[in-house]
Order: sequence, then C-alpha cells, then structure tokens
Amino acid sequence: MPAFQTSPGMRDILAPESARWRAFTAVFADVVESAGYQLIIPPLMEDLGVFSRIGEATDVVTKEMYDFFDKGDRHVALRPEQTASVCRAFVQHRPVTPWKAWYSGPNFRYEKPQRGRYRQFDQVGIEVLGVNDAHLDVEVIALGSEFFRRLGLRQVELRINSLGEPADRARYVDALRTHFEAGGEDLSAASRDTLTKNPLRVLDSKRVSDAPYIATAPTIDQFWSDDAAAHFHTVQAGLSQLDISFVIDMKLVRGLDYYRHTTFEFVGGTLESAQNALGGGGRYDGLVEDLGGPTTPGIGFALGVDRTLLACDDEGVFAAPDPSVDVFVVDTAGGASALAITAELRAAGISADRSYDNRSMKAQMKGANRSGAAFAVIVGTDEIDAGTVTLKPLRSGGEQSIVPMAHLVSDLRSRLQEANS
RNA sequence: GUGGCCGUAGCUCAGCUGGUGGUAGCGCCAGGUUGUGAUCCUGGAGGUCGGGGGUUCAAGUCCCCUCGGUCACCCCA
Repeated sequence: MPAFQTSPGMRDILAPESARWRAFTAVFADVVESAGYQLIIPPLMEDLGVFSRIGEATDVVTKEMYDFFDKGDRHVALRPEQTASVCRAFVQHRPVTPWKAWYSGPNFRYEKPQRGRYRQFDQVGIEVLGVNDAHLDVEVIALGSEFFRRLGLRQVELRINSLGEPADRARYVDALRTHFEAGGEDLSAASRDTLTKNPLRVLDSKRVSDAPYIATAPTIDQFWSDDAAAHFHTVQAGLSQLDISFVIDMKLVRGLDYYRHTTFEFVGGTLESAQNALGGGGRYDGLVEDLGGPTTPGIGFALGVDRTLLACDDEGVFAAPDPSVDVFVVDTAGGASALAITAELRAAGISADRSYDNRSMKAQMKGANRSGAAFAVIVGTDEIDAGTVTLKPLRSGGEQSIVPMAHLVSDLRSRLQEANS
C-alpha cells in the first residue's frame, strides 16, 4: 500500500477514461455552442455567502460545504455547484441579456462517497439569465436531451414539473405542512425534522413509513396560478413540438431551494441505483436578486459527468476514443534517427511515438504494436547508409517496403488516408 | 452522519473446520528468432495477504480497533 493515496471521494482519472472525459466535454461544448452559449470559467472558491443562498435548509449548504478561513480571514468555500457562481458573475459583470453561459468543471461536497457520488465531482451545465420566455425553458431542456442523444444514450427519461410562482409555492408548502403534520408520529423522525425546514423535500423521502402520506399528499397543480399553469403548458407544448418525450412528475421537487416554475430531471434508464439522477435543473427566478443584483429570471441545468458516463457504460455507448498514434518509429542504431523522424512526422501532422533506452528491436516492435500505430517506421544502420527507412504495416496486411527518407512524409500521408477510408 | 458486505501480485481472483502465499488468468520483462510486433513455446521479476493490536504452539483465515472501497438510508449530480 503506497504511503499516500487520494483522499476519500477524490480520484485520479487516468487514460483511457480521461480521454473519454475530454471527449464528453467536447460533445457538450459542441451541442451548447451551436445554440449560442459561451464558456464561463468561474473560480473553484468563492465567498461562503455566494453558496449559502442555495438553500438554508439543504445539506449541501449546512453540512457538506468545504469551507474555511483564508489567510486574510475571509470565510470562503469550495463551490458545491456552479449555478450560484454564474449568478454571482452576472451580478459582478452585468453582461447584456440574454446571457447564455456554459461550464464544465469540478465541484466539492463533503459526503460519504459511493458509486456515482464523489466528494470532488464534475458537472457540465448551462445557465441563461434575463429571459422569462417559456420557449427558453424548452430550449434548455432540449439541449440536455440533444446532448444525451449525441452521446448515444437512448434510455434517459425526462421528468418535468412546475413549482409555480413563489406565492404558489408558498401556499403549496403550507398545505403540505398541514398534510404531513396530520400524520403525527407515524411520519419518520427524519421526515418530521425535514418538515420543519422544508416540507417540499419530504416528498423525496424513500422511507417506507412515509410512503402512504406522500401518496395522499396534495399535488402542486392545485396551487398553480393562471400564469404559472400557462407557462408550464407552453413548456409541454414546446417539448411535444420538438418530439421530446417527457413524464410529468408532480413530486419532482429538486434539492435546492431556489427553483421556481419549471423544474426537470434526467434519469438514467438502466441505472438501478440511488444515484440514477444524471442531472437536472430548472428556473430560479430570484437567485440573482438574492446575490445583490437586479430582478433577473434565470434557468439552467447541470449534469453529473460520472453518472452520465455510468449510464453510457450501461447502455454500451460512448466508448473512450482510440488513443493510437499513426506511426511508431523503431530505431536500432541508437535513437538519434528516431529523434529526428518523430519530430519531422509530428511537425507534418502525423502523430508518432517511439521507444527509448535503446531497447532490442523485438522490444521496440512490441512497443509499436502496443501503441496501436498503423505503421512502424524502422531505421537501422542499413537504412541510414542508404538514406531510406523500412515502412511496415502493423494492422492491415501487406508487405513492408523500403522508402527513401525524403518521401516518408508524403508516403505516410497517402497510406494513412488509404487506411482510414 | 447511521447500518450491511468487502479488502490476497499492476489488474481480475483461488486459498476448505486456523497448519509453509497460488504451476491461476491477464499484464510486464527476457529468451526461442544476435533486424520484426500481434499468434505460439520457455523462463523470470513482482506480495509488509489494507494498517495496528489481541487470542493461539501456529492467523490471509478467529476477535477488537482503524483506514479504504461498495451497497442501502440520508443527500443529490
């Protein structure tokens, strides 16, 4: 056992998984940039107050924050999510609206780790500030769906709900409180505790003793204002217009306190685990205001990279990209030729690797095979004297041939093109 | 934070009611082929059995603690 290993809930992402992560982000960027979203890179650390607006009653804020005092005695925290940072950035820089931002990067929550749940975990996401239009809700949800489609996922379920306007939500919360309080001691102790802080989240309880009360709880639709109902109706109509299937889940509450109106969640179809929520989001009209900015509507979503990749594993899609180089240079004459040839090939846009330490030809050929290269370029004293190299196909059949050093790049270019067609 | 299960080579694992760590598979290195990989054959390296303590003549095996993983609750991505 090594003296040091990663802290709990933290891990190294090594190849080939790391390449898959990079490809994952690239696909996401491609999808959202095609809709006018631009990258924002907020800091990993912010004033604690930025995050406490997420929800005074949430574990994310009350128990799981990595917070500390810096050397200037500022109370700061590693971000547990990025929506609050994006809103803080909006207030700080006041970009013109609609402001469409996307992000990708790690967040930190001090939780007990589990599959699909880490203390440092990556999310990708988008946020739009300054637009109330229900069509934007549709666009945001549609981009999430499109991303899953581009990854190859076919079994992701979209669940949507509306929490109504703040006043609707408040009246609903009162009704829920009354309903659950009637349950008295039959309700689990944990839920009774949750009830005092945020009755909405009792709906999320998985404790069996709570199930009967949750089943008979009033539903949010009875409390929607006309405007809220119309907004939600427009969202549903828009999704249908785009052929995006969804289910309405009146108990979909979402964890963070800032959500209003449309909320949604993407759930993996194959993940039989408690961590099957791949991501989610919603409207959060009010968050910018809480952070000291003007009244500004907002909407966005965040997707967990780990969980989405687990779903990809389950569906057998989005494999790690092939890390192979094009060419592997084998040099039995000391390595100086390999140095020159790899440099020349790389400069010409042909990826090339080699071995080191002047190993035996057999060992170098093994390295060539392992590298996945389509061709081995072999140089020894014979080739050096003749100004040639030996070119050996490794993956297709075919005989090796001797080519003049001067023709190597052009020769390889055409043969690689041939091999890829 | 609470509870269940698990921890043996780089990886995947065998190891019975305690009795000398496995010719195990994959991977790695070398040789067979002194200039040819992937296939085949042969050989080799690589372990404080997660860590600490205890019981015992004897502990990978039993007990306690601890660290880590995993699953469920919780929370959430």
